[in-house]
Amino acid sequence: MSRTPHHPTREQIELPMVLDCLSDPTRLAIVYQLAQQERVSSELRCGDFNALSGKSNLAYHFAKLRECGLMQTRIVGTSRLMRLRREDLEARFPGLLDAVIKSAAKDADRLQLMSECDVVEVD
Amino acid sequence: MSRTPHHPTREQIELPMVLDCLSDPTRLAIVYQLAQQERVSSELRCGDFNALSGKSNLAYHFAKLRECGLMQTRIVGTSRLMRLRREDLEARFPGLLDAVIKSAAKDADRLQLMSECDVVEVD
DNA sequence: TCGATAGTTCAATAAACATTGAACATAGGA
DNA sequence: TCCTATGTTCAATGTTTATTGAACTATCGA
Repeated sequence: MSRTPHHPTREQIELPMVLDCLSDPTRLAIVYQLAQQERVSSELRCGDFNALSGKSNLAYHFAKLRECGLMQTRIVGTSRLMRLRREDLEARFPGLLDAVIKSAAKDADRLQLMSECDVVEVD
Repeated sequence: MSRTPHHPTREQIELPMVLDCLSDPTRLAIVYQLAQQERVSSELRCGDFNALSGKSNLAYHFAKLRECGLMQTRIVGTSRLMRLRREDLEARFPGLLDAVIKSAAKDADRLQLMSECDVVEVD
């Protein structure tokens, strides 16, 4: 297990990879939830997404989201804290992330996004 | 060959399908070129994209773009005229298409988009 | 030091995808 | 009516993808 997962630099973020990442319902739900959380803490743990799929499948999607530059992972103890790379994405593709998140919000009932109460805040 | 290709209604357009369609470099180039063309005529023929790939492969991508609701095809003689479903997309996912096209324009050198002069206008 | 917790990695599987060429369908012009 | 131009459809191929469970690694607390 590498100490720090690999992340692309801002300039290495590619549009087709980002769109492909966002096109998967599970990953879109992850990104959406991270965006919702931004108002509160901007970071979530892997376990906060357990309602979406099994652990190993989530790890697969987390890796994809990291590799395409959508999110960043920080290791803290036995947990990994993840956040959206908002600034980098906004610099590379202005308005794109917001447009996707707003579109997802509009279709929240169609997409199997987690409900707000599925995310339990740790005190 | 069916007389009129199938197109989804506005409400049937789904976000993951649209993002998946746009994540393919060939399809992104098609959409980009259609967007560029909008200033002039808003419609292009299949043959105008021959520089991107072979005919049968293009037909495959055209079908995907139609099925996800990104573009509309109109049969005229032996040609098919295609245009972006801008209004429908704007109604379903406000700002999304523009954000993608602007992002593609920013990365025009990385993405193998066709140069303007590859598209030959018919008098 | 032992056990529990949090995630990742690996191998296997089935499904979806992009690409190719050949065959086909349709319409227009000589 | 035949030939050509324009695209689509079909079958075959190899690649990528998502998903699963089992094995593994690392950290924390008792």
